[in-house]
Amino acid sequence: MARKSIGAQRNPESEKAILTAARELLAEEGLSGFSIEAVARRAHAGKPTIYRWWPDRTRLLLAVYSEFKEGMRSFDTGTLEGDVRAFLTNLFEFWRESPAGPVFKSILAESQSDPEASAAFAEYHHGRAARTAAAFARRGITDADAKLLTEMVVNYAWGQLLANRLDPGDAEIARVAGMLVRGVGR
Amino acid sequence: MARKSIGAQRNPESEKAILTAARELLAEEGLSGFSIEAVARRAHAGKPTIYRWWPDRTRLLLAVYSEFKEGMRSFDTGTLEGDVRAFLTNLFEFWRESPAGPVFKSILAESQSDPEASAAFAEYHHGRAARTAAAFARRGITDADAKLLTEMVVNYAWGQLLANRLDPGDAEIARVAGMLVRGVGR
Amino acid sequence: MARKSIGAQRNPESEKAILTAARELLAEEGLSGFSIEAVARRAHAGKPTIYRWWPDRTRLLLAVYSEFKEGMRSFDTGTLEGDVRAFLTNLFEFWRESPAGPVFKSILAESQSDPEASAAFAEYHHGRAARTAAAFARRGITDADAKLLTEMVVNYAWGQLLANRLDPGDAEIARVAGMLVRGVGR
Amino acid sequence: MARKSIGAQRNPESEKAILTAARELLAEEGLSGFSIEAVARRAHAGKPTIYRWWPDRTRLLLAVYSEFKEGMRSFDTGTLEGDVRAFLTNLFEFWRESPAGPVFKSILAESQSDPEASAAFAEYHHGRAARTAAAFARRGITDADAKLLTEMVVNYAWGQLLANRLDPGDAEIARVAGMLVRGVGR
DNA sequence: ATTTAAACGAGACGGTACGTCACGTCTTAGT
DNA sequence: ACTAAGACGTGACGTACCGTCTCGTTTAAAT
Repeated sequence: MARKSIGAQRNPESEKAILTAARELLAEEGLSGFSIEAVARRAHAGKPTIYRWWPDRTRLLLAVYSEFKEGMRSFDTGTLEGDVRAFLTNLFEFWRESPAGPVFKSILAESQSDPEASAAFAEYHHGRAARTAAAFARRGITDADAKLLTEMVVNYAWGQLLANRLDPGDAEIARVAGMLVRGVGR
Repeated sequence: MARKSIGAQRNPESEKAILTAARELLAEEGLSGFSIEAVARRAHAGKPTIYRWWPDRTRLLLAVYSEFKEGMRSFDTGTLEGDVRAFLTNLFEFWRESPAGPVFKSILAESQSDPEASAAFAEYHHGRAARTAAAFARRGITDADAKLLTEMVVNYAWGQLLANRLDPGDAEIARVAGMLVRGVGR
Repeated sequence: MARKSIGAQRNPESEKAILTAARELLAEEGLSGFSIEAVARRAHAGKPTIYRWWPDRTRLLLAVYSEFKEGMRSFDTGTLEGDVRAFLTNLFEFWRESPAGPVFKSILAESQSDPEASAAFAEYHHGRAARTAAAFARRGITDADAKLLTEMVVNYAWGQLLANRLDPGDAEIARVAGMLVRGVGR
Repeated sequence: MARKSIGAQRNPESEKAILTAARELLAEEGLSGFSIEAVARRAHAGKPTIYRWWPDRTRLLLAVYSEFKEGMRSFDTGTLEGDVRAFLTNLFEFWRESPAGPVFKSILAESQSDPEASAAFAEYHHGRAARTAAAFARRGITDADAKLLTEMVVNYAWGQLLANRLDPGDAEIARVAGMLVRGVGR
């Protein structure tokens, strides 16, 4: 039995079914199995319903990723170095143990051919980075230093993600955190 | 005028024309403008000629990518921080001013859906990183520090590439280099 | 300007444009100029639209052919010989002066490689022959004789079509009709 | 072991291998399985060897077809009706029990797109018809009647071939022969 | 006896068409 | 207004053959 309209308003069941189908497709078949047609088929949704809410394939990808947003634990270890370590540990664990890793990589790949995806991704990235930088700034470094530190930490994490090295070990993380925090001054 | 067969053997002119067309397309229009059809049109080649030698779009991409292997200048400024700055400056310039940047990004994107592309990319990346680390090690840091430094520098550069920020300015580069070198000790 | 979808239903304009383009191509360039690509180009239609409704080139050919089903005038001259003459005269004129001749020949050619085309053609042929036989039977011959007469008349006509002799002249037609009618008895 | 050149002259083994491969392909797979590539593969011949001796696919088809020229038995039953029956019986048997039927149909199909095939076919057809008419004329009918009779007989046979009804039965053949002979006078 | 000439197999070449897939847009019919 | 459904034009995918071309080999005929 098909889902029907519930009147002049967005049907949350449809949204949920679409996002679920999208997430499962990415997890099961990777980026190449992820197409609007396939999502529509699996979610028993009409293509226009998808396009109405997500302007293109990339935005749907971003939406799937955002669902994981809240999957990450926050951190407050008391020291800057501890925070950096916690951030990295959490992030790698998150990428390893949820479908978030593949999804994130897919977004990155998509961004290379789609300027809008690139912009959307940049915007999302910017927001997250700002929050991370704010967290680091609590430890008494300048905003500029916090931003730079964030950039280095995040770029390091991306590099590991893209190279499929999501389990660097605590020692490696500690070395990286130590190096960056030392570099940022004091 | 038209390229013809030179017998029962691969015609190097065709190969060259196809690789050139592929490289130019990537540089001019990015990954989304890169299709076998478009390459065939620009190279004045038949599609079967391309498929005869490169089994699919990804492999042609990898072939283009291999052509850039030795495109970067070396550096020797006398100090570690100077070397890091030179490395970054050279790399950003190389990415900005040759078709290498777009091609690299395309490979990276493609790697996310194609395991073979991923492996080829990882191998290439590993080799380049080793050479860079060796250059940094000349400045009197341990090999482990040189490797870590390289990783951070390279990941920073990749992050900028992926974010389309290939012209960070000397000041930014100096800040990054300073921070990383300070972090590495001394 | 361009034809668009009219919803989840077949667009009759597209169907018409495709059939028209197909018919014209056959008339202008013959069977060798008739390809799905060429039809799509001329009809300003997408290939998938054609394949959605006609599973292959042969079936599109058959569809064009069916359009001529009712193109022939009937006849009632009062005598059997007159009817045979009228049938042949009409048929040759129809084949000469409409695109039906080339289309019919194309179907026939296609039937030699495609069993489905062959079956469809046989069915069509059978129906037409039955109606022609019924017309002849009005002149007081047995049904068996009417069928045989029809078969001979039609095969003669096909032979002339295949041999590109569509204008045999009234005298030749009279000779053929006379011979066949005499043969059928009385 | 491959066939080699035997010097600056046509290698009859190659010619034979090519014609055999072509005939077998037509018999086994019909016109749609008949391609220069397939013939070359089966005959272990190079494509240029084929194109050297037969300018195109159609001419190779015609060459295969000519091989059957003399495959038919002659007839002399003593009566005109007997001769017509014998002609038809022989012809249907020939078409049924040799690869000639499929080959003839293929030629016919090809003739619809290739004017040269059409001309060659017409010429062959004309010659055979003349000989058949001469045989009929021995029974004391005028040349004009013999030609007309031949035309009707042959067109009937072609009709049966094209409709895949190559085994009409003796009774049907007798009816046809009787009708035509009666029509021709006497 | 050596050279020349042409046929041979092989297979690459630039093309055209095939039939399939997904894109993003559009309209319908129903809730 | 929003839904599922599905048609539309576009254009790339990877494959099959087309007819042409050149390669390197082989061998008979002409020197």
